[in-house]
Amino acid sequence: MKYIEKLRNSGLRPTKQRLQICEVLFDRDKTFHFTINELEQKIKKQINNKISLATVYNTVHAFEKKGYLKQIPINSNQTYFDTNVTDHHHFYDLKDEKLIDLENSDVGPINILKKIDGKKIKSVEVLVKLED
Amino acid sequence: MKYIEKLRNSGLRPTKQRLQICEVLFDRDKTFHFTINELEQKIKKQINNKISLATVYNTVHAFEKKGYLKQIPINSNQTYFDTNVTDHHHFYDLKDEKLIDLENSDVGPINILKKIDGKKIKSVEVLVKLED
DNA sequence: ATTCTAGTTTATAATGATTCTAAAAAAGTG
DNA sequence: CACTTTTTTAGAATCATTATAAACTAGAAT
Ligand SMILES: [Mn+2]
Ligand SMILES: [Mn+2]
Ligand SMILES: [Zn+2]
Ligand SMILES: [Zn+2]
Repeated sequence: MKYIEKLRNSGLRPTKQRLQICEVLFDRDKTFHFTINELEQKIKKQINNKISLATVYNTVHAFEKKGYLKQIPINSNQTYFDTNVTDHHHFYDLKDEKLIDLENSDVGPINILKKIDGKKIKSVEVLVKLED
Repeated sequence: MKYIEKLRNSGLRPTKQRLQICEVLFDRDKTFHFTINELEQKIKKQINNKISLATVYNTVHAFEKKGYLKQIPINSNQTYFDTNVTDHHHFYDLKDEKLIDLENSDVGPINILKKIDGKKIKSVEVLVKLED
């Protein structure tokens, strides 16, 4: 299995549950955005094995901490995650409540002119809200 | 009272509670960012009158709908609001969990090159995360 | 293989921000 | 005042997320 090494290298034991979640998250052509509930549904459909909700939460947070997922800053009643961990931005369709990737080339360079003493920039993210 | 007209013009009855919340929110030199709980505390300190939490929620949402407040897209367990309703951006200090305004002039023009059929851009917001 | 230990999974409970409910109070109108 | 509509309120309900603590498992040691 190709994810065993990845997990071991991160100090995470390659358990059956984690490997199955890896498959659901990373064995695909395109990256995607998801909430925990959407992921739970996807797991149910794709895997012949029940994974408890607590484990889904634990795993997503562990993967986020290791940099395999990122959280998208958005106001929603549920937290959105992204399997695309490159620097990029988002459209947020207010009606459909769906996220769409905006690559850096779709936005152009963003230069932050203001500086805050003793702090450094960790990330710069653009959220473009869409309406009809 | 200077907020009576403002409320009437929005189709909101100028109740004692709403006027008091207006004072707390808008009778100041600088705009600010807040969560509902922070606002509740501020109200307690500033006003000699209890306002129920439900009313604080109702009022904040009513003001948001009327464009007197805006919600800041950020991942936190509590929703952040802003009394600065002009187009602007934010630093988010991850350690202090505090927001700092970034004026448009601090960021420069942002040109979104990608278009989505049938959708138009409602807002473009930049979130710059800060670490030590 | 057997034992040991730290790490993991799990069902379930707890938490807490937000929303809902429905009755009482207040605002606006004539 | 009498009447209607809106608003406030305490408390309950909701629901995403986190905590708990017991059972299980992976990896390592014996
Ligand atoms: Mn989280
Ligand atoms: Mn809201
Ligand atoms: Zn994305
Ligand atoms: Zn602001």
